[in-house]
Amino acid sequence: MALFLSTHDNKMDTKGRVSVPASFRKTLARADNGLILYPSPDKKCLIGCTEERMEFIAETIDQMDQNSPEAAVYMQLMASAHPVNIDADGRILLSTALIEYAGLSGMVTFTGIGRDFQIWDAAHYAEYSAEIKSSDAYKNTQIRMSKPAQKGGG
Amino acid sequence: MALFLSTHDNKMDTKGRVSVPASFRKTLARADNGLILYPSPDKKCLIGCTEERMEFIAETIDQMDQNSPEAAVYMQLMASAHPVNIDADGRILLSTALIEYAGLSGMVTFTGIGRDFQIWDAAHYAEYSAEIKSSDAYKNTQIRMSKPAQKGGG
DNA sequence: CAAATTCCCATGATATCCCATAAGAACCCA
DNA sequence: TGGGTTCTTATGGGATATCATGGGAATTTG
Repeated sequence: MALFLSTHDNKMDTKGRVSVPASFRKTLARADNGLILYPSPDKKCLIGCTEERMEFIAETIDQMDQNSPEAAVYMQLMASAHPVNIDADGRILLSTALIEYAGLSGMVTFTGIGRDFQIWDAAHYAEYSAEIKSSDAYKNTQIRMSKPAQKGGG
Repeated sequence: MALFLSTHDNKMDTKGRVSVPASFRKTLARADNGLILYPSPDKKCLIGCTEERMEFIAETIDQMDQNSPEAAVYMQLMASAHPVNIDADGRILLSTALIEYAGLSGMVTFTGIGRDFQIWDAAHYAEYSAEIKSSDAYKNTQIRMSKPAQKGGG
């Protein structure tokens, strides 16, 4: 499975360690094994992605005007990215900066959203997902094999 | 990791020494171990990069019209570059010229932006990054592995 | 010789590794 | 289908290694 799917609740211990769900570890192993965490720019959670993705951003920056405001935004993203080690027991250590940003305490929710996954405080996530699930947009969701409208260049 | 990522605050001592974050040292080791610092042309900070990258800029100059204003700019960059030594404890010694340019005092922020990193006075950087993080452009950042619109193609 | 810089060592804090345990999931065989 | 066995996971705690930083000795430089 090359995608991050499903939702898992794991406990963060007093040292700030949490187990990465085994299925996510398998997904990472299929890529380059490198895991990056960064604060979501618009939600109170962390985003986990592969190193590959950071390489892509670096290339994007290379092709931009280095002094432009757009470049500054991407640079900020790199600056707030934390490469994290997965230890022999499958755990990561969350820095206090990341813990504070996402308001993590005790139980933590890992939620796979395809190419990336998110890390939430469990209580926070419960609220957030309940809200979305109750929306009309969610209830009307239909999956089609043809691509939606248009996003960028593709 | 071949990229400079994440942000670290380290203390500059009375001798002008600062520890280079361990992860940045590892990135440098992956290249040729050579570290170059130069004043950012447009921001009140220093830029750190690998010697490799300077070589790349030199090649860029080679391919330009040597008498063009653009070439002069790149040449100025080379002229203001300082190769710095990393000692056995992982520290560098900042010259007074560099310290003054970036207004460094006490705590210093190293911030990885991919191929390069920046060195800021910690207080200054806090302001700068807060500004960017509060921008709409940052909050709306979306990373797609497929290239957005045009930007260069490839 | 004076000032600056490099080298060396000590120390506390933090991160990493290693092992133990318990619960759950998958497996096997009757 | 049931019951027992083995693997895998998640989690706790302790030992070890790494890192940032302070201070002093030795060395260079002008």
